Amino acid sequence: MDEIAETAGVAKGTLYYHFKSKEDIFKFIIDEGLKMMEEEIVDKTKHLENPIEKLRMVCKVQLDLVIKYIEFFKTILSQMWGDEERQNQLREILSRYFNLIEGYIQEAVDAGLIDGTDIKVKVYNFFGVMSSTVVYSLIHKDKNANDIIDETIEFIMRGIGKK
Amino acid sequence: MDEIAETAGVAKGTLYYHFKSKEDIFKFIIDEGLKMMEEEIVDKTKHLENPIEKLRMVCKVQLDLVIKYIEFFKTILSQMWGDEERQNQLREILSRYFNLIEGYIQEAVDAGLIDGTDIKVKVYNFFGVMSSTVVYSLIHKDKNANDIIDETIEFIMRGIGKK
Amino acid sequence: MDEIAETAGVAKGTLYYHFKSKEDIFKFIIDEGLKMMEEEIVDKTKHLENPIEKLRMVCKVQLDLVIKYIEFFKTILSQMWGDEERQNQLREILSRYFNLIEGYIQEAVDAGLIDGTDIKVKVYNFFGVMSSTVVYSLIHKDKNANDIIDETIEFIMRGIGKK
Amino acid sequence: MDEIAETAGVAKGTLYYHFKSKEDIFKFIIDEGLKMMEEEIVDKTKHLENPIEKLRMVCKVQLDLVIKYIEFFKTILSQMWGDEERQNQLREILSRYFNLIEGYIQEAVDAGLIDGTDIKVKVYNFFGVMSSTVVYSLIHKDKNANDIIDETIEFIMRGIGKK
DNA sequence: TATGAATGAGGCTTCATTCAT
DNA sequence: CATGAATGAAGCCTCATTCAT
Repeated sequence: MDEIAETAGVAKGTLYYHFKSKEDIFKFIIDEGLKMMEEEIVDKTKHLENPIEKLRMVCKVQLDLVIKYIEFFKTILSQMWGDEERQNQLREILSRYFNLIEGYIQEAVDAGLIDGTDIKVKVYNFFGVMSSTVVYSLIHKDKNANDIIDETIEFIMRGIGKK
Repeated sequence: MDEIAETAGVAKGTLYYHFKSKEDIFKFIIDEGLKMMEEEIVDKTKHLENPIEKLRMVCKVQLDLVIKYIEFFKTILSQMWGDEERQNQLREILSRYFNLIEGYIQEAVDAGLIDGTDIKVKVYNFFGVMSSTVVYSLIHKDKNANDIIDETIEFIMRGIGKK
Repeated sequence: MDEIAETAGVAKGTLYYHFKSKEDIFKFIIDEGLKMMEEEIVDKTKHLENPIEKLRMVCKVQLDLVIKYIEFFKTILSQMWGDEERQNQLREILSRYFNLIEGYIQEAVDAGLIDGTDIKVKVYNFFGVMSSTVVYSLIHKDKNANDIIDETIEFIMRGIGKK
Repeated sequence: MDEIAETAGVAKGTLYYHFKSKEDIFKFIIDEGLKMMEEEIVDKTKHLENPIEKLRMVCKVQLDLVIKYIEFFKTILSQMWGDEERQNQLREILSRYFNLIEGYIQEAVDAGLIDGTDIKVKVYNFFGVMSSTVVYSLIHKDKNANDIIDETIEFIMRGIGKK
């Protein structure tokens, strides 16, 4: 809280005036962050017709966001795995995001463009591959993570089962 | 440390007789755990000839291990993302594992069975998909994570670029 | 820290709000204490002209301070001898004090009133004799340490080499 | 105790076979150390007749010992000032040493060679000056403490009040 | 609305001592 | 006589939270 207060340029007590607790701040940030990401994805794909092109754009936008807001993703990825209240809430918020992605995949399935088995599993796999770019940039701090975006998009598109 | 000591059934001081610090315990567990996993992977694939079959077996064994030792993986996945010494060390240990996987992919590439571009990226993608099963079982606590293993293996095999 | 907090009548955490660490508290006290002592010495001697009289007054004031703040001196004397950071810092602070004393001796030397060899050594010897009053009062807890001040002053004045 | 055991080349438990406690070891070392020093002083002065020469030799031997066994003296000097049992015992042992020194001074007083007032105080002052060489060598780690022995001897002899 | 001093539970570590072998 | 694993009290420090102003 000291650090947050200093970064925000307010006194620590002020934080407790606006938020109930540290958890509350956490939830607010995750919520807003994910909302923005979803809007960006929707916005950048709505002009496209072809479901495959849409899916590819989803990957592209999402991976660009990961690279751009990598600290945000590190936070999410470090907090996803536990069983505390905050962590359960985080996964609930993420579920909303998973539904968004599922919609794009479903669209392509309905158009007969990709294989329709286990769509839900594909969503998780998609999320996993996307996260792997964070691992990459953490281990290869000297390299530019942008360089692996295209290859990662292809991995996802192939994996998802484009016919 | 209180918790570890109680679980281990010894006094807190005893832990410090055997380990230098909490970090030391952490490193020991990660190190040993990963070593066992690597051995299992090597052991279960050595009787196979076909690189693709080998790769598929790597996926199978690895995913079975993830489901079996899911708490271990949650720990790894929660500790991978920070910049503390312990977390840097964890990533270093993981790099050893990544090299193992890379070897299997390289073998298949050398045999002309999969596309050879950006092998290293594929390793990270592989790791990401594998991790996604942990997310799945965290969100769908009622479902059996074994059910998604086969589909996840196929996602990886397709993603990796089998010709 | 428990003891300090209780003596100060605040919670332990409060100490850490005002000081960075226990060492920090230690340094603050030594620093302030020595500063006050130096001011007292300067103040009580500034009206004197004769360098010998000044030196004798320095001895007098200093020894009175030792008796008055004997717990403070016990702390200094117990912490002077080691090689930990805190102890090195203490000696650095003490060096400032040694310079002050050296100035008074130098003045007397310049006036041709005392022998000028090895002034720096004399400063340490001065400090040593001064400290010996603490030893005395520790061993003779029944006696009044004030009784030995005059004789100790003479020991120092003779030792310093008054002509 | 770990450190002592390792330095001694025995197991920690072994120390407790030979000594009752850490305090016990401390007392043993101080006791033996001081005994040896006293023997050395007696031994090196017994061939001298002149009490002043004897006293000067006492200073010389003592200061040489201080430089030679400076770690031993640092220990004594760091432990002299408190009120724990161990520290009270240390001062009792030191008193024996003070009596030895007092004897030499008394001898010179009886011979009419030095002023006879407050002999006991002079013993403490002597001890203080002697200790100051430890301070010197702690602050001037680059310099050779032997260089200040002669000047320090003279300080003591003058201070003691040689006629 | 905002502040920042104060709090105290909880966390990691050290270390003299014990005891079964 | 010797060992070394085990102990637990005590020590320093962090940090989310509270509250009087």
